[in-house]
Amino acid sequence: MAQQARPGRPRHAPGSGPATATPREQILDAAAALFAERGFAATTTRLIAERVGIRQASLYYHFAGKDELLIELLHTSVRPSLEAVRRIEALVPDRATAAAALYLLALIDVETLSRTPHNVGTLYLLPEVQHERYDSFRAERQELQDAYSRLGAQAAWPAVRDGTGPQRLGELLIQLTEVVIQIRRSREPDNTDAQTIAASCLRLCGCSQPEIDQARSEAGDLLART
Amino acid sequence: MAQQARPGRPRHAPGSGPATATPREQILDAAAALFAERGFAATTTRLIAERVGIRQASLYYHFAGKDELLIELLHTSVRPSLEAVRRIEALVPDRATAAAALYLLALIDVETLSRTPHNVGTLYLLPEVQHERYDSFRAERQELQDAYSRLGAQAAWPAVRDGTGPQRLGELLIQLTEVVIQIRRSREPDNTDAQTIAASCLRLCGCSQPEIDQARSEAGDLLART
DNA sequence: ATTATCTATAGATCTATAGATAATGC
DNA sequence: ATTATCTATAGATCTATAGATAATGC
Repeated sequence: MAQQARPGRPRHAPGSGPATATPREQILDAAAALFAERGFAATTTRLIAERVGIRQASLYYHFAGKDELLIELLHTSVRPSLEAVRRIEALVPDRATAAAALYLLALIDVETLSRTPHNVGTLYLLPEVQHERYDSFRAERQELQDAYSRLGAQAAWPAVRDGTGPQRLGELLIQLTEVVIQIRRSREPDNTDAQTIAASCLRLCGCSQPEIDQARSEAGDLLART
Repeated sequence: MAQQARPGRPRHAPGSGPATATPREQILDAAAALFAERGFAATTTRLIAERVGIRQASLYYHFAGKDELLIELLHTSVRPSLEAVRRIEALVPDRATAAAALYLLALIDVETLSRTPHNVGTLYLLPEVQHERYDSFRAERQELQDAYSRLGAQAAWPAVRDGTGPQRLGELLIQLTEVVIQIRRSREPDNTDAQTIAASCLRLCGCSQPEIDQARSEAGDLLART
């Protein structure tokens, strides 16, 4: 109910709850919501501060500027999927289980994107992110796309793999999983969405329904082993 | 070489060419490039004017404000695909040719997006477009997505259609074609991209390779009939 | 003493309007 | 007279810095 007894001058508008999160986290959360809703340039530091309940200038005690907020948010939005892909690829060297691995990657990726606060996955769509200032984020995302390429190329029927090409296949697969970002703009993804999207990834690779069913069940085993 | 003899005070920085486009078109083109590159809020009216070669205030002779520029650009970015879908659906009432119709729609949509100046398709990804001010554009895009739903549901194997559901299928298909927007951010789409993406749409519906090959050839016939 | 906030503000924008001006066209 | 531009500017921001202040913690 009352505020934590923490050092520092009190805020002019103290929050009602016990303020569990650190100020940094509160600021990042407010910025995420606003960036996703109105974009980067249209979100003023004043707006972020208001939502947190502090004065505009107080942001600069925690962050050097708006850019730093976006950079940090972008990284938190890919990092979980990137860690998942590393775990999965470590487990799956053989072609036999590539379909299951791709299914699992898509599943985890979609579920991660479904659960991010404020649909933070939208942030990589911001035009500002094309700027070289955000190169390191784009490199991480490229790493994820490359994993889709590799797993896709292994899981795909040869005719599909050769017709589509590994790079394009990776582009298509990551694009497919990111449909959940668009879905969240109009409705809450339910628990069938992730399954459907993961299955669609395999279908795109040319897998038949029985192969997809098998991959889904193998993906469960794989998940247990990570 | 010299400017057209047109009424009005001369520009302070007259273009070099014969200025074939109208001032409105020149402004829209500059705005499209800047909105796609830096986003809406980060693009100032001064920047647009500079690119055109006029003073910032002169924009307001042609447009009431920035909003109006974006609205007009958004409409020109869906309208061609929407017109294509109306022509295609008028031709294709029967289930037999649904796969070919879907292939053709995807093909036309991808090629349209490939050729828009300055990758204007990116504009619908701008966060600002979620605002109700742009409702009428979003309604047009929804119309296009509904067409993907209908054709997808007709073209898909029953197991896929029932497992995925027509709405989600539409979301997935339109998302898949829009991969070309992302591709254009890193490379120039070549003429195999459209074919590959259209084929991927059918694969997503569960079509086999022979069915896809047939749909491609039928799509050529359909196109001739529009 | 340290920490986290606050107030105040400089300097740099940005949008949109008002009114002047330099062409063409009748 | 009409058209398409220009110059000038009001009014409203917005970011980031400087320096003060009100807590806790030793």
